[in-house]
This record gives sequence, C-alpha cells and structure tokens, in this order.
Amino acid sequence: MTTRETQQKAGTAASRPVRAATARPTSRLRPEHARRHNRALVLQSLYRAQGLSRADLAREVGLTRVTISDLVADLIAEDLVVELGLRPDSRPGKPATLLDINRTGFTIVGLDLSNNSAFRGVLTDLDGTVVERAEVPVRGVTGDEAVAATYALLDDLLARAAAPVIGIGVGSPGLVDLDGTVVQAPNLDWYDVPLQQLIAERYDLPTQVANDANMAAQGERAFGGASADMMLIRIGRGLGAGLVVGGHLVHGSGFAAGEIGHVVVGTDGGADCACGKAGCLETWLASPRLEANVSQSADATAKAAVLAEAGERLGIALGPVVGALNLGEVVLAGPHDLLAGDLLEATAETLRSRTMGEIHGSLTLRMTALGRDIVVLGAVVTVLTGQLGIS
Amino acid sequence: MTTRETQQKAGTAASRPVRAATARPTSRLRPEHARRHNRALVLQSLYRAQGLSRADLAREVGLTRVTISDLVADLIAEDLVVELGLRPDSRPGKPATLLDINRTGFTIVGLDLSNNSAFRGVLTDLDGTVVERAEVPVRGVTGDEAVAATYALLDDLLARAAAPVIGIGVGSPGLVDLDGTVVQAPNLDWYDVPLQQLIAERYDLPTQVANDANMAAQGERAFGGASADMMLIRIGRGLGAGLVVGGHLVHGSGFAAGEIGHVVVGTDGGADCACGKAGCLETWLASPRLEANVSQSADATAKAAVLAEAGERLGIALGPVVGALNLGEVVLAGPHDLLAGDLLEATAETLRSRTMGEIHGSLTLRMTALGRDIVVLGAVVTVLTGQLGIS
DNA sequence: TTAGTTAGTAAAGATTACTAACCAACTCGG
DNA sequence: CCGAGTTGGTTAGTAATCTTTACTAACTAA
Repeated sequence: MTTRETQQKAGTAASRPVRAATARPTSRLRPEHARRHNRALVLQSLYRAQGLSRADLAREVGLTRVTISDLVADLIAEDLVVELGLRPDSRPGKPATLLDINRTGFTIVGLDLSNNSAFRGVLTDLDGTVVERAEVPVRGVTGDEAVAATYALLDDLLARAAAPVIGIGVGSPGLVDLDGTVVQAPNLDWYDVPLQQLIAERYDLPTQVANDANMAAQGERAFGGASADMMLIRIGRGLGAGLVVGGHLVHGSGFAAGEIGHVVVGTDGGADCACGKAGCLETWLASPRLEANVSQSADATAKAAVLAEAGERLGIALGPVVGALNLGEVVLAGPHDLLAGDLLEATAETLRSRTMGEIHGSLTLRMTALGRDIVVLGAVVTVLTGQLGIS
Repeated sequence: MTTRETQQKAGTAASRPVRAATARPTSRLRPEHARRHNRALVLQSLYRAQGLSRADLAREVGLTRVTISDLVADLIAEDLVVELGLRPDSRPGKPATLLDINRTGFTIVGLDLSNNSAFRGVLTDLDGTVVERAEVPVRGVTGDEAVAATYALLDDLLARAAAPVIGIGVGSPGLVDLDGTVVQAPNLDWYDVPLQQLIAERYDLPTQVANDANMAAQGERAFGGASADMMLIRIGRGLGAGLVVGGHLVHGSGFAAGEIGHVVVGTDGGADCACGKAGCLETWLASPRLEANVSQSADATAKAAVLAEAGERLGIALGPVVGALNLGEVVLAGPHDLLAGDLLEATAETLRSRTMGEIHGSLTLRMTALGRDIVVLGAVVTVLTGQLGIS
C-alpha cells in the first residue's frame, strides 16, 4: 500500500528557513506590555457596549473581577472611564455600578488633505461625533506652502478644542510609509516629507499620517460597519483603494497597496492615459472624464450606457482581486450621482458573472454611508486605535 | 483663511463604531502568555542562526541575560535546545556556551493530499530536511476511503519516526476552515469533514490541516525565501493560489482566498469551462489543457505562442491583484517544462506593461525551487509555527 | 427573617522579568 | 607572570502583574 524509499538527507532544496533578510524585530513581551494589552481590551469592551459593570467586563474580557477593578481604577484616574451610577434593573444581588468611556471628555483631530481645492479637518469626540469643522483653500498650493496650510488648519482646530486632545490623524494623498512620511504625493509636490514627525513635534501630540484611501477604509470599517475582508474604492479626480484583509489594513511591499488607478483593465484597448498606457482603470472611472462623458450623452439611455460600461470595467478589474482575496465586501466612495445607480449595478453584475459565486460566497457591493467625512473619520479612528487600542 | 461652521452633533452617519457582529474574542494576556511569546522569540532566534550564546540571545531578543538563561533552562529541560560547547574563537572574556535548537531530535509529519493519483507524505527534522517519504495510491478514492488512506499514510510514517513527533501538518485540496475542517473538496467528495480533529484525536498529536495552496505559500515563504507580500500560484489539474500579505496568510471571508481558477480573464471570450463560464483562468492554464495545446502545436514557434498566450492571460488576471496588494513577489509552482520558459516570461512582460511599475516598485516573478515537496514542506512549517512559534 | 445571589474589595500567593552584584574565564599590556 | 579589562553566566532580591481565596455590601425570593 505504501511506497517506502530509502532514507535521505535532502540538504538541497529543503534546508532550514533562511529569512535573515526579513529579520523583523518582534519585540519581547514584558509585564507592562501585557498590562497595556489588557487595558486596551477593557477600553474596547466599554467602547462598543457602554453601560458595563466591572463584573460584566470581567466576564467579557476573561480576567478576574479583581484585575478588572484594578485596571478600571487606573482608567478612572486618567479620566478615560467614568462611573455612570447603579444599574437600574432589579435582580438578585448587589446592584452593579455601570461604567462607560468618557466619550465627550476628549477630542480627536482628523484631517483630509486629499481634496485639491481645500484641506478639510474636524474635531470629534471619542465616538467620532463631529464637534467642529474647518477648512483651508489650497488650490495650486504645493510643497512647504501645503505644509503651512496643514499647520494653519491644525492651529485653527486646536484652538477650538474644548476638551483635551488625544491625537491627530491625517489622511494624505500619495504614498505614505509606516512612519507617516509622505514618500511621494505629486499633486502636493511632496517627496519624502516626514509629515507625521513634523506635526507630532510642532504640536507635541500623538500623530498618525497615512494614505487617504487607507484612512477611508479604516473609517468605513469602524463607522460604516464594513467586514474584516473589505476593499474601499475612492473615485474622484483619480482612483485609489484601501484594503482590509483579515481585519488588518494592507500596506504592500512598497506602501503602494491600493494604487490601482493605473492598472490596465480588459483586453480591448481603451482611452489613452496620462501615465502613458491605454485603458487604465482611471480612464474609465475618474470622475472628471466620467462626468464629461455623461454630459455629452444624448439621452438618459446613452448616459446609463456610459455609466454601465464604467461599472463593468470596474467589475472586470475587481474580479481577480475579489476572487484572490475572497473579499466579503466592496465599498465605493465618491460622487453619489455618478456611482450609486447604473454604475454600481453594472459592477455588481460583472463581478457576479466573472467570479465563482458558489465558492466565494456572498459579496456585498455598496456605497459608503459616510459621505465626504470618510477620510477624516478614518483618521479619527486611526488615532483612537493608536492611542487607546480601540479597533 | 478657515471656514468656521456652527458646532453640530452629527449623530447621523458618524456614530460610535458598531462592530458587534465582528466581536472577536481578542484574548487577554496573562503572564504565562507573555512567557510563551518570549520563549518563541528565543526559539526563533536560535532557529535561524544556530550557534548563539545566551548572551547573544539576550542582545538579540531584548531580554536580560538572566531571563534568557531561565528560558533556555526550560527549553533544555524539554530537550528542545542543546548546548554545543564553547565558542571556538578567541577573544576577551569568558568563552560563550553555544546553543542550538535540537534540530534532529524531533520529527514533523507533512502530508500532501492534493495530488489525485497518490497522497504523499514525509517525515522531516526541525530543519525541514526530509528523512522519510511515503505515499498511498488514491486514484478514484473518495469519502471515508480517502480518510482511511490518509490514516494509512500516517500509520506508515509514524511507525518509521525515529524521534518524537512534534505534530502533523496536512495540505488538503478544497476549502478548509480555520479549525482544519474540510468544508468542501469535490475531488475527494469531502464535505464538512473535520479532518484536523479526526487526526488529532486518532494519533493524539497536534495537527494542522489547511488548504494545499496555502500550505505551499507557507512553504515557499519559509524555505523558498519569499517576501512578506507574496502570491504563490499552483498550476496542475486546476489552478489555486495562496497569498501572504504583510507576512500573514490570507484566509478570506469564506476561507476561499486564492481560489482564482474560475475568475474570467480578459474581455474577448475564451474556451468553455466546466464551471459553466467561458474564459476562466483555468481554461488557459490548467496543465492538461495546456499540455494538449502544446503537443498539438506544429513546431516550436507555435508551441511558444501557446505558452506565451497562457502566460499573458495569467498576467492579465494577476495585474489587478499585484497592483491592489502591491505584491513584491509572485511564485509559480507546477510543471517546470510548461511554466518555466515562455510562459513565465510572457506573464512578467504582461504584468510590467499593465501595472504601474514606477509606483509599485520591483516585482519578482519566478518559479519555486521547492519542486513537488512544496506542499509537504509548507505543512511542516505550519506545524513548526503552531507548536514552537517559529515563523 | 433567612437563604441565596451578585458586585466589588482586600490580602496573600504565584509568575515573570528586572536590577544589582557576583564569579568564571578569557585577552592584553607591562 | 600578573593585574586590569572584558565578556558570559549565575545568584539574590525586587517590582509588576494576575490569580486564588475570602470577605463585605446589597439585593431578591420565600
């Protein structure tokens, strides 16, 4: 039944894993790290279900009541958690003291630098409720002036903060590395601008800078209820995407994940693109061109055809991605009037017909409900995650 | 300079993140967990650079010599680590006692159930060096008989194990969930077969069952030196892929990540597929059809054209995936004579011309060097990772 | 009134990793 | 040859963290 071969030492192909190049600095774990982790668990539990008692937390997190009490005492001392009073319902035993995160006691700053007519920013409380808004016009502003405009926006917002600021989140266009350095953002003429460091030092506040589409994906995941395997596609002057895989944002080997605007779609040509190729996804879907095509349409039928073709192209490009990653959800963000109707439907239909639904299960394709705030809200969530461990 | 709006409570779209559905059971961290983590760090450091002293480990891992000594004492007591003797070189100070993982003192079992003529298995030491091989013929065997064949293969291999067995890794075709249950594997007529649990209970050994392409991706990552953002494509009777993103294997929302064989590629038709669609990736690249097309070719030029077209199709399908994930590496596994020449080159060229190289940086496209052992080695690595924390 | 239940706290114990201090064993320079 | 300097490893004591055990407080139910 079995084939027995002579024992062999296969020192050839199969030798010990040599991944010295990828020698990641996986950090050691000290007691304080464990404590931080548990503390974040408590905050997270409180965050998404306010009105928990210490005993509830103990059950949910899996630590003992004693330890939870200790952690909660720390959090109350830092004013991050408050006691709400006794639980009203009536049941046996000592009534519980309800706790909640001090949701309105702190402020988070979120910025969106991706619009090329104005930088926009908000202040929110810990819930992501927008408390203040501001913007600075930046049409044609680049380089150091664009940095200065960012500072002006922050100066304005921070001056209006009524509660202590936990941190600053910034969604920037272009390629941004893990340190928050903008590697390249041609529209702003930024190349290797260490924006995160600049802001953090200027304001002495924890700061998170990341790509705008990635921020948007985080926003959609947290406030839009998106699932753990999701792609968010931003359509505007260009086309960018943010991917969440297994609950984690994808960065890519060169921090360029989601940059699919200049991937050629289909095998039948297409319009010439500024990048030199023809038939790039952007040539089909970037809103200026799409708007032009729509407005040139003779009637509603022709208009619908334009949108349907764009949607089909999007579906063709997304097919392999959806299949390879087995995404559960694809979310579009951009001009509602262009995307929400025929285009979305055509994309959905194309995806259905070009991927294996039986295997891949149900895919949800929808518009975001967060509107223009999607990037700033993503920035806010990123701060929340980075500072409090809430994700 | 800034536009000030009236303060507003935006309780509408932007309310508190409601992700109760995704309430993951992020586990609390107890001291023992931290210890396990640090212990894994020690093992990992020793694994990839044998001949480290306790002091070396302390420097590399970031713990103190005292703690390292303590951890190492545990590991030596378990026979996982051995002292090699004094470091030979001559320098000031007390000579170091070199340590190493007890590489040949344990055995790992790796199985590959993806071939439909025979189940194949190996025993390896901790280095992944193959020590024994076995296989059972399974042509046409399905259902319980296929499970029995797996047992027979394991019985044979385990009887030959000269050193204690750390665990069993199994690469199975089809959809496999995180518990190692084969959700569906039509070729074996397996539906919801809890293979991992069955094997673990029968042999009382830690067992890991996962999809074959995913196992192959793990193997390539560990033993093939693949990078942290990589896609491994297995071409055989069908076509499947395993994806590693940010160093982590992608599972997908329905455990179907990598199932791209039936994604339609291109916009110009294609051959009919067994799945009902036309132009699926498998119709271009599955080896039976590819071999037939090649053998029907009149001359070498025609043969090259067939392979080049298949390669181009692969490139067209991969373009959006490579772009969206910003992959650093794509690795092919399958019949070397078909894939390694014209096909590979055509794929590379297609990817180059259809994605934005300037943004996406360098992409490596290559064949695996692990040959037919790629799945079993991946299974071995998975055990190594699961049991010792080495990854 | 009594029994049972639930919330929260207090004290003591077990793990874990740290600091400080030590010994062991080597090289090197005079 | 011998002391100073260097490096590896261990011992002893301490700080941080979570647990177990045991308690009090405050309620319901009969």
